[in-house]
Amino acid sequence: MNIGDVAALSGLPAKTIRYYEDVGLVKPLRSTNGYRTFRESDAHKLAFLGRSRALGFSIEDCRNLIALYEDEKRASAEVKDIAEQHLERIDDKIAELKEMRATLVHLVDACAGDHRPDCPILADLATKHRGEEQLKNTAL
Amino acid sequence: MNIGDVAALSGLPAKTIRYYEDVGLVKPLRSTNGYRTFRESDAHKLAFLGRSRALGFSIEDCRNLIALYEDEKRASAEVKDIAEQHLERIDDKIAELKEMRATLVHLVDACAGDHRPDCPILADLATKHRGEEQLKNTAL
DNA sequence: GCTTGACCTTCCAGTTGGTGGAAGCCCTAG
DNA sequence: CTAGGGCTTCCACCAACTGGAAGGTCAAGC
Repeated sequence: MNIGDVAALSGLPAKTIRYYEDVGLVKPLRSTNGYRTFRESDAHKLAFLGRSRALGFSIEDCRNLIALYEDEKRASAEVKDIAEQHLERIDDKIAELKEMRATLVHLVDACAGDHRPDCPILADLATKHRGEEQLKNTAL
Repeated sequence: MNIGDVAALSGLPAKTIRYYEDVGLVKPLRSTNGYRTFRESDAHKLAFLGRSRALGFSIEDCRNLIALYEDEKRASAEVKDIAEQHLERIDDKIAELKEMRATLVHLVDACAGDHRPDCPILADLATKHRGEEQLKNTAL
């Protein structure tokens, strides 16, 4: 299979697949004309990568997940560990975004949004909130 | 004021402040020894930037927000517009993360996390989910 | 008067995960 | 034999910094 074929199969852009080879996630063969040649196992791995990335795993996580996937003697605890750490990062990110959201909703609601210059949003941004602490204490 | 002083005042690292100068967000003066000299208004602007960035506004948004802030004849509608667009981006991001989270929680729950190699997480990642559509259809 | 250390300067490189584009082979169909 | 599409490499760029090296400046202490 050429790169276009695996791209179609995996749903990943050819550029991305080349990038994955660059960072060592796939190691396709080369045919005599210099073209990459992908085996079934490579196509499979790329699908795995696509799915893992869609779930937000980092490239490093993907590297580890693939290593575990290929290790018959893995302990599922190792996989679960990676997933749980990722879950924690996601939860942190969601919490952070919700904090921002709460503040923004509050400000947007307070702003008339008309032709006049008076704006509670700008007023808030211009206000000293000591350190960055105020954000951490914002109610969700 | 030297850069260290505004850094302490604004809570921003000196490196970040230099970067903000690079991208034209602040324009401190220079004293004869080459040191940046920040006026009160610069310190104020940096605090504004710190707060805006903490709320997740992009550098480009910040540029526009500061321009509006300094424009006495602004319409608050313009500010509100920027904030609402940002809010929308945040909502999209939260929705995306929640989708990932739901899938991950499901998978983590299903995984024994012991010494055995059997792992529903890997099994899922290795499964073909046609296109990338499956994720968009995942229940929140 | 000299050294030490804190502060300041610039510039270059790296981060994450790709994406865009240019220049140039390769291959097949008409 | 030429046109097209697919493939190759390499280089640059995105956001928003961050780290580090090499070196200038300044105030205090001995």
